[in-house]
Amino acid sequence: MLRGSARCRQSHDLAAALVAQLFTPAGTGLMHQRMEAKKSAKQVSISDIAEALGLTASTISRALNGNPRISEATRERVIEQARLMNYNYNGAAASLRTGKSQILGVIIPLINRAFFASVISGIESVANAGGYSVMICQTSEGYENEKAAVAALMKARVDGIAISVSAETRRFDHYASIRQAGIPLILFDRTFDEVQANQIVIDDRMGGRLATEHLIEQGCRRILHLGGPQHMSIYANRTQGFVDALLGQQLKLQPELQLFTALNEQSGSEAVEQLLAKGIAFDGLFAASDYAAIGAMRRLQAHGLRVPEDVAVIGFANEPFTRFVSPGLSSVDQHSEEMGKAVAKLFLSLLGNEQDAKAMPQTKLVISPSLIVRESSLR
Amino acid sequence: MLRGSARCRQSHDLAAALVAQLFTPAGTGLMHQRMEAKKSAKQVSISDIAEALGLTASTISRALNGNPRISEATRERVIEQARLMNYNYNGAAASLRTGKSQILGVIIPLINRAFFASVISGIESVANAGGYSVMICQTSEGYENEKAAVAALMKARVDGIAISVSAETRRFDHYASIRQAGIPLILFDRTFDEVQANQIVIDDRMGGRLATEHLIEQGCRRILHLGGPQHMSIYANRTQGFVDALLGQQLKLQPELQLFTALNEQSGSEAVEQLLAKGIAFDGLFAASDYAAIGAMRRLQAHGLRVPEDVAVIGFANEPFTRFVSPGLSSVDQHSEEMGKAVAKLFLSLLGNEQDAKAMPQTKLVISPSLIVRESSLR
DNA sequence: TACCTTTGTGCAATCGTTAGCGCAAAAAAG
DNA sequence: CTTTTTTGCGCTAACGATTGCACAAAGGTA
Repeated sequence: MLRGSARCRQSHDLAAALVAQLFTPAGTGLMHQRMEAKKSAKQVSISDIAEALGLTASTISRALNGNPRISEATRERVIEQARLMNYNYNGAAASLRTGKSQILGVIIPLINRAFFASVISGIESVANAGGYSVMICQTSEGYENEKAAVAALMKARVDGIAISVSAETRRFDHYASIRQAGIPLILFDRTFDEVQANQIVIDDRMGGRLATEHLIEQGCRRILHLGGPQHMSIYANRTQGFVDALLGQQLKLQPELQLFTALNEQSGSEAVEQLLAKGIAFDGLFAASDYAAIGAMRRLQAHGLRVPEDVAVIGFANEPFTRFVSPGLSSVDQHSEEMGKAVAKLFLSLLGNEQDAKAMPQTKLVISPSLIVRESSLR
Repeated sequence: MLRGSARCRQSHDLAAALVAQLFTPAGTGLMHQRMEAKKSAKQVSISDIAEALGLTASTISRALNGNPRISEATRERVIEQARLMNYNYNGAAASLRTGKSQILGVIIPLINRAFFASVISGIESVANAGGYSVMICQTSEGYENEKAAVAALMKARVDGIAISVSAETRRFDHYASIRQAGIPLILFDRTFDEVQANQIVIDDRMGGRLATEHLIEQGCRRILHLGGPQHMSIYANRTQGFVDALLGQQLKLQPELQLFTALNEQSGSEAVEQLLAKGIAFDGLFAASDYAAIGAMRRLQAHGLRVPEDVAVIGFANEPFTRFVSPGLSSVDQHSEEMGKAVAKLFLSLLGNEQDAKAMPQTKLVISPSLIVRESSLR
């Protein structure tokens, strides 16, 4: 924590990666004027504006909030004075008074994953347009972190909370305080039906089916499925879609061709290695994650197998890298940005008609995924 | 939006549409209980706890905050009662009273870019550990959005603001309110020396030099440089590093081998096309962005040129996809997660000793990048 | 016994904004 | 020229937590 040294020479943390320099102020303009306040820079309040204008705080408040009972002349004077005095609205005070913070809380496993980053991007854009700010917490897939995140958001008095459940989370009593406070709760992507909350998900089952049917159309008859932890509905559903497709095409389900792993690059690679070692053949591969798919594909190629000629491969999530690899990796797009927008829109509508919100039944919004065919599965 | 095929129904309708993962954890009971409050679920306050215990609010406050003047016996009673009543700390009230919100504000161009997502991840992890929450605003590279973002964070009364400047931003008076409020301001990655603020950047010039020197070592003598908008210091510095390396190795600077573009995939591709059409030859390529590099590399390959044999290619940023493409794309890693952690640590130290903060000189922390050599440049 | 410390808690003001109610002055209606 | 309505603004009491100051009770010292 940059302890002690004003020169920031703390080599024990970032080691040689950090070089400390002294910043030499240069340039011109507003940013360089000396601050006049000698003590703590106190922010101006509406009372300060009121005093300057010979009015009262309530008038200032109403003027700034567009209350029609304030004359246009007064409103303009107020707005001008506020600008002059560099007034900043104090959200904390308003939040205390009104009980609304104009903040949405979002809890995600990892911000550092393309899918979640896109969802947040979508949430943020719509929320901002609606006058809301967004507070982010990441759980790193940990249950305790998720509990802490809920607490942090409750403390900030957010007006709504969206959660994509951490992989580690199996019980949900930490959501109780959210409901108890009467705050809208939306689960997205990683949801659980046992939690009484609005849900926004993609149709993972459909995605699994589309991907598998596509492989079958390409002539695959022995398709390997790399699935994820089955306690998570997204992975269970993708697997179910795989099963649907096989059965729908009168193909037999081969137990040895279904593997459930952590779905990262390494596990995809290892799964392929394992099967090849056992002499189990397959001519298609559907992985419930692009990372597992790329790991598998690279290992297949390392064994001299051609993709897609010998094995057609398709992943899931349409990660950015899928279009850059060669052969281009087919995948299933989750419309992540759209999902984020849908989350924020649902919030706005829930917050818009609060009276109905209680009466309104829990909503489940299902977004259809899209099949993205690239070279890895096209033959 | 939601691509037409999205459907919205209530959960019971969808029971058939989705696989019901029947999961019966211990905690489900709580979530399903009916809310007792008929009107608005009012949150319990410390006064409520005080009343229940026959104490006063000040005692509750002190007990919960670990004030040593409260007896252990009382403190335990208070904590237990708070748990019983499902008390939630009201950050807004405390913020109003103390002037501190325990929130850090972060403004970035695009959350949806691996680099920024990683930085945020780093900020978030360190900030959380220090008891701070993080509020995110993205500007989408827009100046007006950046102004709005600053206003939103000021309104939320964040305790500090970190900004990576939008590409569109050329003037900085919207930062004045931050300084005026006495809030720590940190610029990271995309900084401008005209702004009087702490800075955390990587040594882009060194990165450019390392990349170029590596190409020279590999035998390249005519190196094409795809640079970015030169008004942004990060791109100007990478270009400067390129120049440094050439001059350092007694190579001549060829004006026709320096192109400045938007640095996306398409512009990389077009740049290569343009040069090949003009018959300008080159045996190495340093792009200031991985996206431009991959676009260029694919176009080279489309023309039958081999990478790295005919043209050695290196990018910048070490985007996740660089290790998945083939040939693996060499790049320059920016230690994005570390940068985020450094930002948060600097905040914590600035907020820790507030009295010094004013006296403390602005600091500039420079993180050294690392050269990541993969197949695209190794021959 | 009288006085001085601790120790543990209460009192009351305060932060900035909001909103119900009140009340003049101006405008409209009679 | 009254009476009613409208318009425009002020007064005041919250919202929930914090904190300097006061103070009683318990214990210690002279």
